[in-house]
Amino acid sequence: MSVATETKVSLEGLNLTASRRAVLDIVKGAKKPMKAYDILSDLQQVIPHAKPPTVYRALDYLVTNHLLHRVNAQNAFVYCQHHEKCFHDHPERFNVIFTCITCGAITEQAHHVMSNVMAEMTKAMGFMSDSHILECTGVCKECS
Amino acid sequence: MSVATETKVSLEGLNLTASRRAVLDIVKGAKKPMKAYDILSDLQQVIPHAKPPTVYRALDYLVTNHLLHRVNAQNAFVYCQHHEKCFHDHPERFNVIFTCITCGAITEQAHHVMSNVMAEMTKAMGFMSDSHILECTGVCKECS
DNA sequence: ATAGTTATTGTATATTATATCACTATTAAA
DNA sequence: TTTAATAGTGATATAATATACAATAACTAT
Ligand SMILES: [Zn+2]
Ligand SMILES: [Zn+2]
Ligand SMILES: [Zn+2]
Ligand SMILES: [Zn+2]
Repeated sequence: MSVATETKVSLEGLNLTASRRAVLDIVKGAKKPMKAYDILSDLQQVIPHAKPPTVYRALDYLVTNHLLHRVNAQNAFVYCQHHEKCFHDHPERFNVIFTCITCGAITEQAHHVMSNVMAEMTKAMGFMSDSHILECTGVCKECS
Repeated sequence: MSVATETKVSLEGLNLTASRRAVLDIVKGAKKPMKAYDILSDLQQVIPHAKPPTVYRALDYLVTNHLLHRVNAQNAFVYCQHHEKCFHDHPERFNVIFTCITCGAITEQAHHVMSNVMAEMTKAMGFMSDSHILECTGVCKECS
């Protein structure tokens, strides 16, 4: 069940302008989290007049629409590794993004129990969550 | 064994210099997450020649020694609401920081089940966690 | 067509964080 | 005592990240 091959569902109902599409392709094509100004450099190969706001506006749109995740711990952006599952099958699911502080590798894990635990906590607090991404830094298997 | 468990957290053994102590007091005394340059403004009331590196150095030290948490989603810092409990009673415990996007209120919750779930996940992945703080944004009870 | 609205773009600037180097204090050998 | 290593500080400059605000374009409803 490769996510990468199933692009049709992800793109339904989205207004992917040229800038947004280009930024999405850049981040999706990268194998590491991409920083805004790295994206800008790549984007300027395609859209020479692109400026920082061009990138940030596209990123805002793509994150809001769940095609990308922002990795706060790194000020970076990654393509959602399971966009359909996260938001179609289990809207309340929590994802956890693991970042290796040694090699920078990113792994996105969706976890049912975690989702339930977070649902319990937020319910008990009366807190309406709008962010389903939790971040964990450490050292990955390969680097330890 | 995670990195955090190897870290002794107590006020003993800390080298709280004037700058570090002042920054700690500023963040501890604030009722909201404090940003670096807000801290700088306050710090300059006490140490007029303080500059950005003064603040960032103190923050690095205080975060490393678990007296403060960095809230990545806001580029801000909060006093650890229970640093002894976090690292003495339950070294593997995961804390969750909830941030209200409306009023900015911060709540730090430690949760045993969450801790176990994360321990399972990281064990399965062979991932050595060094950050036990997960962030969740949304709207708090009062604001909803 | 035209006024009102929303969406997008352009320019400039604001905010956040680090690099560097010189200096001081403290401690640990030599 | 001298020397060397470690840790912290002060000051300047600049890098890296992000947004404010004004202008224009596109779209909608009379
Ligand atoms: Zn995802
Ligand atoms: Zn790694
Ligand atoms: Zn804490
Ligand atoms: Zn609130």
